Amino acid sequence: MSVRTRFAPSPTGMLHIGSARTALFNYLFSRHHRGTYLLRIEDTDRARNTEAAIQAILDGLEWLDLRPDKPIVFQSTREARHAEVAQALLASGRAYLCFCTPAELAEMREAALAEGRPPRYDGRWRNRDPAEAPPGVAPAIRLKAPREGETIVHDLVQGTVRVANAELDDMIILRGDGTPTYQHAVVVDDHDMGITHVIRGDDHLTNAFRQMQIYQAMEWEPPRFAHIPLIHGPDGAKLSKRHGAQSVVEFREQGFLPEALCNYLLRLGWGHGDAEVLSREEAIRLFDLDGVGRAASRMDYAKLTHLNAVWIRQADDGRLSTEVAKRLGRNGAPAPEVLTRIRALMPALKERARTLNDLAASAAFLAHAPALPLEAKAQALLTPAAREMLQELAPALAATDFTPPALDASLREFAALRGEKLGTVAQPLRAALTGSTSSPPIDAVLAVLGREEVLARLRALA
RNA sequence: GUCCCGUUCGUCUAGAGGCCUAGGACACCAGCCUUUCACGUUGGUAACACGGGUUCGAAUCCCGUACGGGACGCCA
Repeated sequence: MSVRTRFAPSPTGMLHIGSARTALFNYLFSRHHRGTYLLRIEDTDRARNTEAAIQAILDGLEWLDLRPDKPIVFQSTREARHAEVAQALLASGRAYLCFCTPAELAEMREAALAEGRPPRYDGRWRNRDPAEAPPGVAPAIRLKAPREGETIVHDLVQGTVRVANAELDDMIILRGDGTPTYQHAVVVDDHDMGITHVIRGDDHLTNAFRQMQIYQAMEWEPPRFAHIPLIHGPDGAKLSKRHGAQSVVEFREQGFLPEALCNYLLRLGWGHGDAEVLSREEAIRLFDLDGVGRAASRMDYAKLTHLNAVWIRQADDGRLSTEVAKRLGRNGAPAPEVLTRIRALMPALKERARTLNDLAASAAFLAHAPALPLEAKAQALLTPAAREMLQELAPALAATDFTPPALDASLREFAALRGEKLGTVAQPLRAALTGSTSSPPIDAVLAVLGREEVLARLRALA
């Protein structure tokens, strides 16, 4: 049977970084085995689901290039089927009606906790005649779970995990209002969709036991499970706002490339020898569940940033220029000649950037009119003497061919004539032209700016 | 509280009983390169949680302890 995986987020917020990794693993696993990767939106909790959240998930997956192979399945559209299966279980005696009220259940839970017992349903309606039902209570359907023995999950990541059935209670599969609970809907959908491998966060590990019981009650063959460890913040605690970005759109806004994020997420909790920088193709070729670790891993923004720099250096110059223009163009699109300059200097610019935002900042000087803002360090470099020197340099530059080699030669000659080191000339010049003390090589900057612009900027300084 | 899972440099990991004097990557430190900043490059600091077994031999297998995480809803 060919592999079929699914990513099944509930649309209650943004696409979280942990969810993104789950999607990635599902995608990679299915691709590696030449299978199919599906998306199911678990939107059965109407009160919490929003259209915006669904869109956010879709946008995030789109950006990460993790689009499903087939149309999206919305769980909410399958409620009739969920109810049908629950009724079948009821009819076959594998489930029963429970007339407990929410208040009654809450009481049961509190009492158990107070006595130090685990909070579980006591099975009071398991063998009770529905004829004894109190009036006005819409019954829920509970699975008649086995009381003895144990339930075993052969997890592809966690290994064989077993739990005594006495630890599990009779879970509700269909609510009093006829809607399915999560555990039930997941099982029915995964079965109907022909899912062969359920890859998800290990916060679902204990759910696997409950779900296994439903598979057994329906006599369905369960899928293989793979519970991957969670991602924690740098301090080992659950990832939260104070740790920084957690939704994929935030990473996008901070100037990360999707391939860098995917690369980082892949290496978080998975390893293959010394492989660090992996393209999508390589990831598909190498990825398998046996390389997934069992321990939670911590988010390391520094390493993500490093990987982003690596991917920026490898990225297409045209694409990067477009991203930079987008960022520089917040107050109107950059002029055509500015775009040309950005594109021309991109090979040198991308060598120095760690994020697209860095890249845009480092290209900003290309867009400014002659009088550009000076950083403090640049300001300090432009002493009266330096300014004077630049005015003397101007005629020399004016007479130079504006190609990097010629400019380089010209600068060296100018410096030599004055008995100065090249840096003594280049640094003030850089400050004057870029407003900064760091930039691509000065000859490249000069060539890209062009004679006219260079002279204009030097004049503006006089 | 109960059940389940985990623990190799600060972080991500390699490691399937001898290849381990524990490897790589990020970060950090020092040097080189250099017109700046980066890139690159050379070197360095840094880990098998602890305690018992098993074995000729254990980071690797077993048990316990500690610490961390997860799950215990008519949420998903």
